[in-house]
Amino acid sequence: MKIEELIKDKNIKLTTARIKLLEILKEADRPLCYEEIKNDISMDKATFYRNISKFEEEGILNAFESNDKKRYFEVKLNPHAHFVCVKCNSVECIKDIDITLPNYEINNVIINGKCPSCLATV
Amino acid sequence: MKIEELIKDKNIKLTTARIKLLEILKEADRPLCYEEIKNDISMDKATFYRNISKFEEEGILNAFESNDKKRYFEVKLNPHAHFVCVKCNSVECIKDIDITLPNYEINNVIINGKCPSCLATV
DNA sequence: ACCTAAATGCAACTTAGTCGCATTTAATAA
DNA sequence: TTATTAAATGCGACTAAGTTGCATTTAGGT
Repeated sequence: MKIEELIKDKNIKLTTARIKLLEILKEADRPLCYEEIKNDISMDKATFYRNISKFEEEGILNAFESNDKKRYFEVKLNPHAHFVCVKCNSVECIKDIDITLPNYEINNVIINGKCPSCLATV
Repeated sequence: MKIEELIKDKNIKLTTARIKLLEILKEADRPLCYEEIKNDISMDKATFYRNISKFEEEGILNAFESNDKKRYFEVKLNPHAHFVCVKCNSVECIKDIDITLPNYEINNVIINGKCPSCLATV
């Protein structure tokens, strides 16, 4: 899947900043927050957030808050749930959960709780 | 269920500020954020957040972020999932969803997507 | 009534995220 | 290839959430 295809048919211009941002998010194996991305991009903070909003509007990515009060972003390629540990704040992708809600459109499922390793070390 | 029982056996002092805060959260039929609570309390912002953190540590309440970048708080009485609409940012309690994850402890489930009324008005 | 650790208020601070505006750039038409 | 223009960007100023240090107050036990 190439970056161009993510953008295709969307009402969006393919700028170098956007390509870079989508590349970083696509390569990552987990959701990333601004803090984790900012050193790898040269675009301004305002541009970053404006692009994130644009991508959300266009349905290219999902965003959600972790327990560390930071917003995490992930390209919508293979939809899956996320587990956020309230103790160590780790974010984990959970593939094998299936939720349906009649009359609702589900974008993303976030499960808060304690991860196995935090449960083990009490 | 009285406020005193929520606090009982926790390592917490029963101050007037805490009673007021727990009363407000207990009476609400949905999670509330600081903005929605601040006018009804006289305690300082710092005290508010310190108490919220304390309650979270003691397992008295759940906190999660909505799509409006604000943190929402709810007393843990009858655990249930929450639906957050990415379009109108409404937060809704969802009772009839049951999720289990072996080896994980689940505190709260947040489902992001579009609610029926936003889906209807396209 | 006294004591002490915990809780509070205040003020200063950090950082995520937003907004207005001037400048630049991608995409389209000539 | 160049000209055009709306969209995108950078910059700076701003808002608001949430945090921290410290002096003062208060809950709860003796």
